[in-house]
Amino acid sequence: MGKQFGATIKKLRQAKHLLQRQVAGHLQIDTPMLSKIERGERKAKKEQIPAFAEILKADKEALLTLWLADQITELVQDDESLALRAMQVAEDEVKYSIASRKTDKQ
Amino acid sequence: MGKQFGATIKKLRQAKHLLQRQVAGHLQIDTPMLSKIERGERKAKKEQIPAFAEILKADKEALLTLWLADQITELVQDDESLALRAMQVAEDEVKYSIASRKTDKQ
DNA sequence: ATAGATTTGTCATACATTGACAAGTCAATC
DNA sequence: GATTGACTTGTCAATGTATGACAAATCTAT
Repeated sequence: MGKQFGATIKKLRQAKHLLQRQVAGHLQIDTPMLSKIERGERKAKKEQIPAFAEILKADKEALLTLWLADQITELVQDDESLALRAMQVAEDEVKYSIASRKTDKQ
Repeated sequence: MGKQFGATIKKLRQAKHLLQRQVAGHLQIDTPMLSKIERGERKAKKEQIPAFAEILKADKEALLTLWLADQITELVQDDESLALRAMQVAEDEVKYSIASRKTDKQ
């Protein structure tokens, strides 16, 4: 659960026939670290996403979206019964925030 | 943004004519800390939610939902353009996880 | 002006995260 | 079955972030 990001970069890496060593080198981390990120044992830092997108020739925003989704999933994973409602509330908060920014009320 | 929890416990506290000192005492924190939690400057620890629910005679799960929503909102606040999509993805992950638990596939 | 309630600012420390490394497994090749 | 290369596992010090405690400021009402 919440391992979409790691699984995705692993698939992308393999599809491009890149070794962990190559991707890790581009990110300036070692291969054990990348291995852990790919398997969801550690989470990538948000700042590392552009580097992933670059070497994997993937869309930076798509990767960031996946990364955010993983963080959210991890956050709510122990409260499944409340998770969906909490996300609804958060969606409303964000929508309101976007709306009020447009109308200069913030 | 993402201050629903604090605002809510403040309202509940005032509606019940409780002082910060009383609520803080029940939580074993000092009043400056509670003040910060109410204003969203610091976030309450998840483990403190039952104590809040108890002294404020509020529904524990409702408070937890609000608390979770705040965490999610904070998480995505710098990426508003991706936030809604990320929440969608996370919802799907959670729904899938619930479904697969029911069918014993996990 | 005083007292009580709340807020602001600062700081040491506890806590979690990160990166680095050594050592391990696993698969293919010789 | 030994060697090589790719990946994984486990541990640990270092770093970063969050927490709680405190002093002091502000606000509010009398």
